[in-house]
Amino acid sequence: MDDANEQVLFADVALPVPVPMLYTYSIPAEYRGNIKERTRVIVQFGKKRIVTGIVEKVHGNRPEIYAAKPILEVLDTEPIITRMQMEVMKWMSDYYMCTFGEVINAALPSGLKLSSESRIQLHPHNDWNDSEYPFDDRELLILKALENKDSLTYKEAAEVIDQKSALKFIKSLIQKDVIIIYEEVREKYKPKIVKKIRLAASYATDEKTLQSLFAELEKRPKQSDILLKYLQMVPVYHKPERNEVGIPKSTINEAGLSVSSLNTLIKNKIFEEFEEIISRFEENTEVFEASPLSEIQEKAKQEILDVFEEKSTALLHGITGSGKTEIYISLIQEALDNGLQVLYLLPEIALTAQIVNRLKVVFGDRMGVYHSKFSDNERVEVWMGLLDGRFDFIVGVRSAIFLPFTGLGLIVVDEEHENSYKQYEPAPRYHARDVALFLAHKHGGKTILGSATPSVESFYNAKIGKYGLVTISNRYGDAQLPQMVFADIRTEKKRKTATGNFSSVLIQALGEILEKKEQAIVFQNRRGYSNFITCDDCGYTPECPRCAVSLTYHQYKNQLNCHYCGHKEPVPISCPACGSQRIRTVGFGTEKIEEDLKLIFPDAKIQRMDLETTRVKYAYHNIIKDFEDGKIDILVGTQMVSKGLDFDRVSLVSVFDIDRMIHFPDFRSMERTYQLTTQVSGRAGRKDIAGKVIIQTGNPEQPILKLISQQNYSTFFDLEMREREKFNYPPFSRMIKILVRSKDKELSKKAAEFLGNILIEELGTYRVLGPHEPTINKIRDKYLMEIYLKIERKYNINSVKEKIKAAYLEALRKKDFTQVEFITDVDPY
DNA sequence: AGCACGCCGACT
DNA sequence: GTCGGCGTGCTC
Repeated sequence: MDDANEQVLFADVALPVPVPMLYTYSIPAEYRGNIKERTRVIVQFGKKRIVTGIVEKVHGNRPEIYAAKPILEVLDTEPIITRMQMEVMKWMSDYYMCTFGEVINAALPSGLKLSSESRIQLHPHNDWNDSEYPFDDRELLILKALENKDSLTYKEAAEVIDQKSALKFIKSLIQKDVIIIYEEVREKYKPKIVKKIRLAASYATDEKTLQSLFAELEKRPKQSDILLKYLQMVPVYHKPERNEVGIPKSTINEAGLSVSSLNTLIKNKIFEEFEEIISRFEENTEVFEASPLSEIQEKAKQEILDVFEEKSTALLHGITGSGKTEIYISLIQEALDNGLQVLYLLPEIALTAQIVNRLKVVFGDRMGVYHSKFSDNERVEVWMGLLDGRFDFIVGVRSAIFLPFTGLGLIVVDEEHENSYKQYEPAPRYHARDVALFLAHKHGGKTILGSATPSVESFYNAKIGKYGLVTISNRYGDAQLPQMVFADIRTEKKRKTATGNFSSVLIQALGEILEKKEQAIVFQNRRGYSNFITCDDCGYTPECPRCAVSLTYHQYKNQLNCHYCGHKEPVPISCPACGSQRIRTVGFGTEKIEEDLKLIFPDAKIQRMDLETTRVKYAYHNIIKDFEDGKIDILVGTQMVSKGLDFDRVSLVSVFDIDRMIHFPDFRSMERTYQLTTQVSGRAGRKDIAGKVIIQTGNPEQPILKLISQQNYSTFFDLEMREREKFNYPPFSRMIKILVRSKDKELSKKAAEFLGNILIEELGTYRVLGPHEPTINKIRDKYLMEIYLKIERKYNINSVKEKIKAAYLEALRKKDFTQVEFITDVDPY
């Protein structure tokens, strides 16, 4: 049966599903020779699902134990994924212990994916009326529906024939070649088209005809106005070639000229109308030169280049406001000039208009922006733009590491210590900084990690010489460091000098700011701040029905929310437990701080900035703008206010409650506290204004506070390293977190115990922490248990991963544990 | 992850 | 007698 022609018949396809292997599909004759590796295909997976997969390998080995299903559609003629990307994604699935499909799922913007929402349409070339095949009633119903409606989703097709699933008929119709799977992808990726006008070629080339044209239009003033306007915008006399480009048709309307007159001109073939595909990103033809570097910046840049002579990674440790961005710009420029691609990674929250605009001004249209808040079209456009060479510089968040780079010369990881680089849910649970290092290595490129407060891991790597360390210690423009004050809130409360949770020190300082017409930022860490409500009589506090947390009180909606699963419920009027009306709010969130401040300073303009107030598109931008414009006196906010924003008139910053941060039960809590307070403090005092930082604490004697007030990273680092070494925490070890999850609390415990015992036996007690029940032990109705593994550096981490996998298999072999999920988080944050 | 197959309780 | 609950096992 197999003849020589059938040598290439099969494709191994990676599917965006969490199954650990590739699946082999047959290549239908019509596609033979047309299916390339790393292109997308549509296949049936299981009985019902139609998914987009990536062809990983084309070969001629017919599978022996099963019949391969055919590939249904081919979406690309050329690979949309590079060979390098495949390798990086494979590395990711190994390193982060997830399936290749999960990596693909995270990598492809959904505009490049296709799911059961897929649509079908009539075959554009084969008319079903001429088909040689017979159709049954239901097939006919679908075909007729398609004649009326252009395209149908699978669901709609099922409704048409009044069945649960139409797949059987769709499949048959596809086989009969009368319908095709509608390429939703191409539909989704609609280029933006603009209608333009230009003079008809005969008028544009010749000055004389143009003169006679004016004469001709003399009696039609509206038309000659249009012509005049056009000539004003396009100097056809001097630059006839400019006529080719034309002007957008909309400019005529915008200039208050008659559109119908223009249409007449078009009808009379004096003007012609045409369409042009424009980039979704604003055209920015003006390209500015980067501002020259200061002596200090120039020196730092040279040091980075020196590091790159022998190492591939440089850690740029420059305090806030030391002008790191200019150094990046200069190095990016050089890499681009050498014909290399550049990736600039930013943490999610810092992707403000400020930095993107600054880069856009310098790099213009060659720069693509990749951000989760952007629409799918825009993300697909960046992906494709990178493949076809339209972009060679990408600014983006975490997921930008998945883009199809072909020759990366430089990666900048700005604010390298930021934990938003780590993806926690869902898999792949990757750290973009670490993937960036691997990515750069693969491309033979260089990486700059930049931060004012480097992560302990990165600084350690610099200390042991793995990275080169470059330090800038002067603040750009010689701005002064702020003065730091610790306000003892506990003593103030005892002596009754505090107003609620505001120390007299803070209130007085805020009063002075308002008087001097300066600005202040009040920072309250989001973590664990939650406002909740409680009954004064019985102490009842509403909890989430699905998670083991109290519900957060949101005044503006008069609602109780769960931060873990999104559950919402109205605020009860009386206590659900005892019926009492005496319900009050507890806790200090940004909302409460804002409200209290408004009572204390009724005339001040106070604005809150947190997840709630910035959820709407551009809200973030608007608040920042208002603050810059002086329309806000006091900005109350979460972490958001601490990142990369430079305001000239801010002279006071307050950390409202540092103790919560310090006592967060996590080995990184000191590091985080140090980083956050340093970042926040950096907002205080620029140029000529000397800043002040007020930190409210219940215990001003805590050692970490001394370190913070010294603002000396090395001292902090040395001390923190001693702590880490004592308990064998990273960077002395690698950590792997195992989360055990199931609907049954006891089952979770038993499974975790079982797994823990295997791991203890395999790795030794001192490498296994737990199993523990986490503080929040239930999320979305599933009970959690966790096990941490601490593996010293010299131990073979791959063997550990194998042992973990083996332990999972052993656990899953037990009947009781089949309903239990095991989640692995490598290098948890 | 889905989705179907399969085996046990409350209903026309 | 059936509809439907969700346990479990497979998907080329």
